Amino acid sequence: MSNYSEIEKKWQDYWEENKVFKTDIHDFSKPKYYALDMFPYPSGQGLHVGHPEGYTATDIMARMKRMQGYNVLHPMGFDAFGLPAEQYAIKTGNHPSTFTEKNINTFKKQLKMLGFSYDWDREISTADPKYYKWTQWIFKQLYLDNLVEEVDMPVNWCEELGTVLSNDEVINGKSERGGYPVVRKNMKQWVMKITEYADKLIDNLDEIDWPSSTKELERNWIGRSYGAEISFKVSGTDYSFVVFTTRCDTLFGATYCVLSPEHELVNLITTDEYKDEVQKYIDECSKKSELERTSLNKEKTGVFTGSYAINPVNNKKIPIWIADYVLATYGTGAIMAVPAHDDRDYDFAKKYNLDIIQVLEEETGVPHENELKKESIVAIIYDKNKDKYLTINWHNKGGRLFVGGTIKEGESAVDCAIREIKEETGYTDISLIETLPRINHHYYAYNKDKYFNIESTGLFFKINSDKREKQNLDSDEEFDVEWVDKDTIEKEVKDQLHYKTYEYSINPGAMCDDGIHINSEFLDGLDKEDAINKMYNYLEDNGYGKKKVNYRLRDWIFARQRYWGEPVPVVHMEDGSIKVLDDSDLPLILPVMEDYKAHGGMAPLDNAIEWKNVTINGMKGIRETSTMPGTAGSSWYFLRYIDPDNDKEFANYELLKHWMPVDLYLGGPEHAVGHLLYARFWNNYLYDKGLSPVKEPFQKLVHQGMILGPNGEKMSKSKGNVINPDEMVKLYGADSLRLYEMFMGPLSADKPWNPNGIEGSKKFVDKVYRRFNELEIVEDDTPFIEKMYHQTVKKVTEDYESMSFNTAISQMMIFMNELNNKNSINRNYAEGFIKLLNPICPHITEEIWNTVLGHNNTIAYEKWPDFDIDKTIENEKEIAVQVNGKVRATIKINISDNEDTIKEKALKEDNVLRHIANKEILKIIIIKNKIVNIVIK
RNA sequence: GCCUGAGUGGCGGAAUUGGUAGACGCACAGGACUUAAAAUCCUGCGAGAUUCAUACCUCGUGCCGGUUCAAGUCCGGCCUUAGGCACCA
Repeated sequence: MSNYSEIEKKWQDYWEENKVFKTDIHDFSKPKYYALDMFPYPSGQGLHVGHPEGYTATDIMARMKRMQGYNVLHPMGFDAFGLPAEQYAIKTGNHPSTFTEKNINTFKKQLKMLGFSYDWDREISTADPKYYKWTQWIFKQLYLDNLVEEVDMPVNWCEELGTVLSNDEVINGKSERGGYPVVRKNMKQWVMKITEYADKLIDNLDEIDWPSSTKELERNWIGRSYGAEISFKVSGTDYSFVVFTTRCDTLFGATYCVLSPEHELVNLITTDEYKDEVQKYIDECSKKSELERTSLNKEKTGVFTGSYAINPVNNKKIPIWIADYVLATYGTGAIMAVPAHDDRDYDFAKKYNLDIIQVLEEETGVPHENELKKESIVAIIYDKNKDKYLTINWHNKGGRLFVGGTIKEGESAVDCAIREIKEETGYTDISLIETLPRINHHYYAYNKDKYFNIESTGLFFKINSDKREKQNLDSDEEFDVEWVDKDTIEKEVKDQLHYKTYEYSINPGAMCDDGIHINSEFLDGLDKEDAINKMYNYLEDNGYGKKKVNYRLRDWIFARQRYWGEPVPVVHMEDGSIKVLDDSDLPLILPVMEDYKAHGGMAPLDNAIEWKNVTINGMKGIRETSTMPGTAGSSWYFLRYIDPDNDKEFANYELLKHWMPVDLYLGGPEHAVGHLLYARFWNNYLYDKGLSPVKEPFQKLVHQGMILGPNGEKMSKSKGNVINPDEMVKLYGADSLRLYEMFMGPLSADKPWNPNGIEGSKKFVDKVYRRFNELEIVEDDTPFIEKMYHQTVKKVTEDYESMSFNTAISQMMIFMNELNNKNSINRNYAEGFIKLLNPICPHITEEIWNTVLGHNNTIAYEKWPDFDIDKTIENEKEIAVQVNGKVRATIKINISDNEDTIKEKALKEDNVLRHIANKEILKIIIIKNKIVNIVIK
């Protein structure tokens, strides 16, 4: 069989002419199954080889469910608005719809060529006025419910594309499409308040069957964080500002505040002395693009305003700075800085020499009753030239430590350290690099038989010269002073306190871990969680602040300065009011134009003079000329498939109630924070309005992986590793392509294309077709492959159900291998097998069903084969016999064998006997039907 | 830096949830059929040692350690890689 083009054409025509896959949407008598693919953007390139992967997977599920007696909804459509069609229009002067229609036709032809069982009567195009009428209608509802607003705001403006982009369309400060630079710019924009649904969008994730990685991605993207808003008064003024923090427990450690450069208070509180410097800084920041502010701006910058804030818990005056590491768009645009416990604040404080106050310390060792308290130091002394550290080796009397000691009364930590270093090691020419975070340490001193709890301050010194004085040691101090390298320290310093101090010294920075509060009055002694809760209450009781939840998610900018999108159905009236179109005026149709190009930062529709100028009730007005973003139409299309021709409402509620949610939604993982989030938002909104019957539209979501080129790299024209599906179908047939793409590996993994692999898949298809034509179909029950058949039905059914198509195919190959050298098969098994294969290879199975098995109807609705679990069980089994966990023999057992029989069989094996000879048998472990393990000594 | 995955023969990948690692396929090698080729069928195929050849033995699922009679699978610590986020307070 060289190819299957005739057979495939024959059945594709049959399905189409007989409308085999048309769904009777009103038939509620059977259970429903809604299998949905993410609809494609009909690009000029046509289908690529990645499309059929996901589409085949859903098609398999749809076909199996039909045979299992479900009423299946399996539609397809096109996400037809988009940039390439617009660029085509600009270039040729033709309406983008001609280009789009042409592409849609190509896609449809290709999809039909692959044999997908779509109900084409439900086809949708988002660019069809019959469809976008309802996109506009939903927009209108959102507008009326105040979830869409026109606001003046900083947006991502892309000069090259001449339009505003949403956050998910900007990647590293460049446009997703084309990679052009994106800058911040203030513009009047339509904004959809997705943030109002942030909680629902996070919380509902618990209820749906999605990949955990995708859920996590959405959670992170929404970025909910719990914290507090705290109000700070500006010293000597009536002004105050509010900061957001997730760590209100560290308020006693706040040593300065930072306002974002755009903060409204900046101009009001900056003192005359600092005006020039502040203004200069603000100007610099505003000139920076998003790109410069993020990726190029690792080094923190900022300026002092000259003003001070009052810390509400202790009335301390702390300086107010402005810095662009504080974002205007998150929280309140102002922070309290706690450099001891926040990395960013730490960097900034170090750079500008601001105070650092530790309010949390780590606890090491195990607490004990009746501990004696004392204050002490651990000194790390570093020799830069030799890259070595000064240690004291107590050998078996305490191991390797750094210099340590107890602080005497009236002595500072640094003085103590200098004294101890001199006494214990004799070195005197040292200088302090850094004071390290304090540690709370519990230990037991053997020589004194006492438990201690010490407050230890770490001090990091460098040595300047070898100048050394005589050590001053007590009689019991017997140790060696040794310079050692990092490796030795990591291996030999076991004491937790000393090792932790060392870690602080090599890795200076903020202490962000949990610990015990210090220097924090009423929080002292509490851990992080308790301290946060206590502080919440304190703030609220005293009116200093309140609990607050913040989100990283930004509102959805819902306008593009483009032509080829849904017109926004509003008119800006002469008197400044905004008028939404009446339902009877929908759809608002895109006008045909002579010039599709945008001019001077305006939207293309600004050129449609006649279209945009309107008079409503005697008042003049101008239509909104920006259009909706590409993700608008795809945010509700799954609802429209259920009732695609309804011109009274977007979809009938009773139908939605029966058919929603989507039982299986399949598409690429790249849509996690774009399409999927927007679609969930709209559907949740429609649910709240009582217009959609379910909160979450997609009950189960599965991502297909990417198909890579034969070289393991992403397919691209420039790399010349693109595989064309048309060519594959021409060479091997649609069934072989479908089979191969499912056999390549797990559906959601990225997999390289192997040209030999599809040949192998075709060989299997050939084999099935050839063998079924050769084999005699026996009408009576000849059970010679009974076990294999039932095992195959079980495995394939279960693997399809879990979408493990590669292993299902493997089992069908095993079944076919079993038929090698056989010349007959009984009818039940033959028909059962063909049904199992049908979802993957629908064409040749229809053909075999018809010509070999002699049926006149389609196989598509035949009953899915059953298996008998008793007939899948092997009576005889080969199991391994291990001696001390190593396989030494295999024995044949009968599943009815009892343990004694199995033991007896195992101990008869020569090789087993050889390994246990002259050894004592400790025990024999027998796991029924699995393994025997003989443990010897 | 943070959050997810992933790491198994020459290659794509299996492994019933702790129980014979490498199913199935590809590639490769040998054989049968054929005048020959293709197609098909049969056999072998992780590495190493040993042997005329078997049998048998050792090692082996990214690395190091642990738990267990038994670890690809569980625990701790790393490394590499893909994707996402990235001053989010």
